[in-house]
Amino acid sequence: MIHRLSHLFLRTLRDDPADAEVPSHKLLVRAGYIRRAAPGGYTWLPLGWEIHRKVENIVREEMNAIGAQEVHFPALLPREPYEATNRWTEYGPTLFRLQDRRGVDYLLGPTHEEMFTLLVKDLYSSYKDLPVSLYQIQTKYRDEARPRAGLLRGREFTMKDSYSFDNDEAGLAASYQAHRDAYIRIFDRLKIPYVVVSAMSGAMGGSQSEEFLAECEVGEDTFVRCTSCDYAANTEAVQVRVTAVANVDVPPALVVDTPQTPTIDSLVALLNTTSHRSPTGAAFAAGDTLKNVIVMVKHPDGTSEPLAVGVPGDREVDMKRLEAQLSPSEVEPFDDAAFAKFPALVKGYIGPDALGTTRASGIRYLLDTRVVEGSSWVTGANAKDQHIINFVYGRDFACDGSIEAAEVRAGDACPHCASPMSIDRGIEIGHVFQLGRKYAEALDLKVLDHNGKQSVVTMGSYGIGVSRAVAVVAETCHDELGLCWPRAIAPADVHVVITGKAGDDISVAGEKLAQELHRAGVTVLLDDRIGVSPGVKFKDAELLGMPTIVVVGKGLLEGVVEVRDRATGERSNVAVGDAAQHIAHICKSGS
RNA sequence: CGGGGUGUGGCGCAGUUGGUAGCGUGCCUGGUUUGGGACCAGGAGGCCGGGGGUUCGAGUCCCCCCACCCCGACCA
Repeated sequence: MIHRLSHLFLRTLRDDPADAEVPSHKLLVRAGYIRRAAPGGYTWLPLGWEIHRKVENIVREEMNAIGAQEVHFPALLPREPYEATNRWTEYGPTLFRLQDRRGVDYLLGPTHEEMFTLLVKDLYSSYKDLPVSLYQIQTKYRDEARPRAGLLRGREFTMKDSYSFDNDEAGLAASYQAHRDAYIRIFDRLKIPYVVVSAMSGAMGGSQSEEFLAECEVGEDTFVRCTSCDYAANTEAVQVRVTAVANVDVPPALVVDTPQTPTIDSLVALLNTTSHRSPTGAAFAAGDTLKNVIVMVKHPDGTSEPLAVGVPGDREVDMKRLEAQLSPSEVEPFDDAAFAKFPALVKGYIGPDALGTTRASGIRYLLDTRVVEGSSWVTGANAKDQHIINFVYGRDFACDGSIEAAEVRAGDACPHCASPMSIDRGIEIGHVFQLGRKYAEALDLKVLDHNGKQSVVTMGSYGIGVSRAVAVVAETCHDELGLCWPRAIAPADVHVVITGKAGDDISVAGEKLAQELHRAGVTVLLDDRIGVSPGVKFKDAELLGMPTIVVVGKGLLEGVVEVRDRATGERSNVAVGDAAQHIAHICKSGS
């Protein structure tokens, strides 16, 4: 294949588009790969679509290699299946809903668990038919509140979603592992630097779940990673390592006057001016205080209820972590109007004695897992300007349960080996999880087992953001000059720049070389534009980012062409006669 | 949904106390150029985001919408 720049539907831009912030967005638009068409929707131009197709095909090859079979559903789906799993409600405003001319409800598929489940139910009915894995590469729709960063978070995007169907847990584990291994091969081939992290299963339900995160500053996910073992997890899913309490005799709880101390800092400062000390005899620190935060939990059915969460005073409540565990319910701030309805709550001095379903406020009270049985705290006394010290969890107060709510920080102990962990940002490019029987039960997907009895099928669900992967490659593989596509997905192997005029020796040699490369099975992007200065052609070649750039120009006088590696910048001169073979060799060897 | 910002030829921007719109780039024509976004000359291209108001007169002032970007909230 030879793409000719003289005819290619392409316009590169000299300046970054003003509405783009992240490098991938700026460069993909500047280099003429995509154009914005709608909020969160992009048009793929010829070279961009070529990349998209190549990513799709890598995904396809690896999915086929594990025996998964490709199907294709409509994006326009009926309401009923999503009603059966309650996702019509649970998905909330993110679901694109529409009606036909008769007023019947439809949706644009955000993901297709229900449809795949029903398809298997439609055709299969025996344990002998399983296992089976099916997938599709499909346009997905999500009414994002705020699409951002170009292709990274759109309202319409391409996703490969696959689903495994097994008779039992062992089968599911094997299907899960096969997908996980396939994903590793896919992202390796795409040359994306990634980390596999433990994840929450979120609104999808299910148990075992891991995310593939591309390490990237502009990522929206935060994950922790152990500095010595291989533990890595999304911060939402971190299981905090709980340390036992030192066995200290704690004096009886004592109410102390603490005027003008609505904040943790002011409280600690004031206490340390008194004769009171913590049970260990040390001065009080923020981490000795127990902060009780009230939030409003909004359920998918529209009802809401207050919830109190107790966390160590030196840490904030991480709303994302909290919400991940209350999913699909949502968490909202507890405003003054809500406070007014609970006279038992003294703002700034809320303490455990007022919290709990059987206490004065009647508000459910959960303690962060860092608050362990037997630990002693400074906390609110439910009266203005008063706190309680030496208040021991288990001895002096109780709660309705525990929850992971406090923020996770760099340096926190790894739950596996207790070494310090680091925190980084990443972009979710893949997600594998064991759904279990949630969807099969909701939609009644059963097969006859070898005893002739009905058995509910167990499922796995696996996704890769294809369009997002294109953006992630651009994000992780560019420099100040432009993009650098890995050979596996570059729109062409070689960008041949002809610096001469139409019909001169240089132009003729360039055309000849392009043809030879084409015959050798190398894909070529040929800059055969007439009257365009060499500088412009070089800039465009660097911006567009083919892995190899070949310059046919003044070197021809010495009988050579220049071969450049886009990523490393290495240049070498090659005799014209050997050029095609030499370049073909570079392309085939994958360098 | 809250906070901040921006809307002016394809793209990037300027536009003063209100006087009927300009620069760069890109595009077209002709010519000179050809190894790092060349030069000269001549062109085409604008409902100044939309609506209402004030005014003799609005890109500019006032009000209301809308869109986009960023932060937060949200997020297979």
